[in-house]
Amino acid sequence: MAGFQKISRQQGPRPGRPRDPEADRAILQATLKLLTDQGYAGMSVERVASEAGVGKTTIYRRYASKEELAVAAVGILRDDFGPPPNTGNTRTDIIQIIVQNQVALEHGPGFAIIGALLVEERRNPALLELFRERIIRPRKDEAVMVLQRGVDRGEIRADVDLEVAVHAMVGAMFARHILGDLESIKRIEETVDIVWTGLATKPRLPTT
Amino acid sequence: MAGFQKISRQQGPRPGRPRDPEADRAILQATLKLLTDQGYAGMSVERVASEAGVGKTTIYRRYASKEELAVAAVGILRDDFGPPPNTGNTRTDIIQIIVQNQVALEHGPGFAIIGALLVEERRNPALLELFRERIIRPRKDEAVMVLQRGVDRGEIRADVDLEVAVHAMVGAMFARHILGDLESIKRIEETVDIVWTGLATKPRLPTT
Amino acid sequence: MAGFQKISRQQGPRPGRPRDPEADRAILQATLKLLTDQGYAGMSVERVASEAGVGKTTIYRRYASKEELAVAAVGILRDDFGPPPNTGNTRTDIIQIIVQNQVALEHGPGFAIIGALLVEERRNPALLELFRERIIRPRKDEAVMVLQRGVDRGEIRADVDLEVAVHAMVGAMFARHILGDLESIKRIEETVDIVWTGLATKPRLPTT
Amino acid sequence: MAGFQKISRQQGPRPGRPRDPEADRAILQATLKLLTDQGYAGMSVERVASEAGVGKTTIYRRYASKEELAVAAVGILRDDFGPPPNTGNTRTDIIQIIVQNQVALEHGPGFAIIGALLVEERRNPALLELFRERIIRPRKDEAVMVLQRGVDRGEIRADVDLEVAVHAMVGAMFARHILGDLESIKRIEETVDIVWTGLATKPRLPTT
DNA sequence: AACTAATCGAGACGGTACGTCCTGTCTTTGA
DNA sequence: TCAAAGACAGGACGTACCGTCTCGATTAGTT
Repeated sequence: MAGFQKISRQQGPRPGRPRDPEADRAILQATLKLLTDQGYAGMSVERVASEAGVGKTTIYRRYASKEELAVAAVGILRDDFGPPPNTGNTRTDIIQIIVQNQVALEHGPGFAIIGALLVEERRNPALLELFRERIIRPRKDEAVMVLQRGVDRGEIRADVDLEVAVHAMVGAMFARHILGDLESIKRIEETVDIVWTGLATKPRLPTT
Repeated sequence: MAGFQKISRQQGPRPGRPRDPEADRAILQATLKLLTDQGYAGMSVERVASEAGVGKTTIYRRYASKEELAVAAVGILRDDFGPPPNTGNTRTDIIQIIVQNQVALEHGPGFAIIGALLVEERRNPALLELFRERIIRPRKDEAVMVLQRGVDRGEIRADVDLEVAVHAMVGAMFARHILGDLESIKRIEETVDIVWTGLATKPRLPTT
Repeated sequence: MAGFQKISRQQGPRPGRPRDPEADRAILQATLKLLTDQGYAGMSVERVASEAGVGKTTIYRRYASKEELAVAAVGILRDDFGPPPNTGNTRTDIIQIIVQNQVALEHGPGFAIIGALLVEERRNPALLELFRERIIRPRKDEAVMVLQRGVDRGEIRADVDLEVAVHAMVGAMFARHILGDLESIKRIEETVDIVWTGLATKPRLPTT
Repeated sequence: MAGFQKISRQQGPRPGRPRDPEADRAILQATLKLLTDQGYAGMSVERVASEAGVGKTTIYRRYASKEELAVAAVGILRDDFGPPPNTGNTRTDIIQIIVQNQVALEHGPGFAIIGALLVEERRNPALLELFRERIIRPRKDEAVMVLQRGVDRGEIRADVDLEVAVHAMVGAMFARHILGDLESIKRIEETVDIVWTGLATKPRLPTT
């Protein structure tokens, strides 16, 4: 999985002509464009090559398959995100994170990529795993961390599984997409509020 | 969308040779088998035809595309479900529904199909819509109905959006699959309990 | 080697759509054109397909490889030849045959094809053998037959190996091509005359 | 055509690192091996490089193309030949030459190379010409020279074109290879005898 | 000893073609 | 009219070479 070697620490320059970083960039860019415009099924390695002004070899030298290429392309989206929000208000923070992710997913090839990975899951589970590691899990960790701050501040009970809470809040967004139900900031807030009640140390007031 | 005409309403026997119902069966069966064994990407209409001992034409006369075929195949799974549970205990009922769906999804081609539909979403949104209508929405409606019974019994507040509650509970399951996080009955119960607190008319007792 | 099935004797019409004879024709024609214009190395199956207005599959359904396609294409040249000459004069007949072959080889892809087959000989000897059977051997047999008539007429000795005589006469033509030596009718006649002396029943007069 | 500069006439040692003669050797050796084992089509510059433990650059610095490399590799075979035979008997000498060539061609990549050059003839005629100059023509000249000695001795008529005679004798060998007809010393002798009759000053005795 | 220049192995590059596979359509014969 | 068989156009896949290029490291002669 050459495309993903992270920090090749302390490994003197390998022999041979180094890879062209410009090609790296052009490939991922073209992939992302096609992915966004045409969806995963409509994107082809051949088109990516031609659009990026690059030989097919140059792509396959970096990524072993179309799937892997797509994953890598989505991977670069991550960097657009700033640091996790920290307004001092846990509820505000968690809403902001979810909205952020929702926006990224909805505008962009996010769902299409996830779809492709689910399709390939049986044949090539490593790809989905890779995507999790690189893209999804870091986000989840952010969300959990924000909730953890809530625990530290005494806003959130210490005896609940924060992961499960994140599953519910983030999953609601997935569910709405798959169900075709309307998504909106309001609904995200409603979702958070419902879950929040289950997390909060102070019971909400009984309905009058 | 030939595969889905359920009730050919009152249309005297059409001329010509009638369709072979055995073929219908064999096609869906073979599709389901390949879908389950190889995943969506590994299933091909050609293989289905040969496995079912049927001409490709016979498939395409019934389903307009590979996607539609897959959707129809998944559709037959639905019938395995009995009527929605009604134990008198809303919490028990909703847990049972979610577990039921979780099991069906995890041991079948469910996620692979959903993936394929997400992949195709941009080019062919009708398919995802079809799947929603036929498979997903009925289940959601069941869940909402169960919660509505809770409202009627006074267990659940009347001012919350029950759909949002369902999103959170069902979505958590999706989220765990996509995140690769462990799924279990225990976690499903935890999820329901957290959400339940947000729905219940009686506040939970403050932590001692 | 589907392209070469000869007489499928008495085999009731096979099921399924029959092969398009127009495609057969267009493929071989396009192949021959590219072969002649660009040589064997410059011809590509992809170009043949596009030039013939045909899918690549349609070609590969008939011929297992580029080589086989080329052989088949050259095969259709054979039909341009009329019956072997029979002027009553054996020497005239044999000259005519050789000239005929020389012309066909020199203005067509003949040498390029033979070259390709020699190149492939070690990996795929069947192809060269196929070419021999279909194209070369029939011609040799014609030449031998003409000489045999000479034997019958008493012009040619009965104790010489006529095949060897044909090798020498035809081979001289090959040799000149490979050596890059000038070829001409005059040289063909000289070749035949030299060999002829070795074949003739009547010794040539000693040089004065 | 760097590979063939024989005499770098009087050009004081060029600056820079001199070429490694060991590389020269290893390249041609590996080429010859692959050529013999796999045929021309099965040989690739990449494999030669790796087999010779040499960079591709090092090959392309010496030879401009795969074809040229192959030609050069075959060229080194030539040196295995001793001086042309001179037994005093012209017929014996010429047979020996032809047998020698036949053996060299049949065991070795000779025909495959000739094939490759015929394939490339239209696009790159210079290569075939190079091969003629370097490999084929010298041999033909040897054969003609041997026959010329026969003329000088009065064994062979002075009014025949000796080249044509060589074409016939050598060509018969080519013809047998291409036709797939059995080759043997006996047949070579028969060939020479037939041609010899056409060349000889003394007519052969009429058949009894 | 520093400089210049060509060589070396390694391997990336754009490009082209290969042969395979699949999709969705079309065209046969037979029921 | 439907069925089974299978041919059809089209297009993408991933592989293999070709001939070129760019690296850092040698290895000479020249200053």
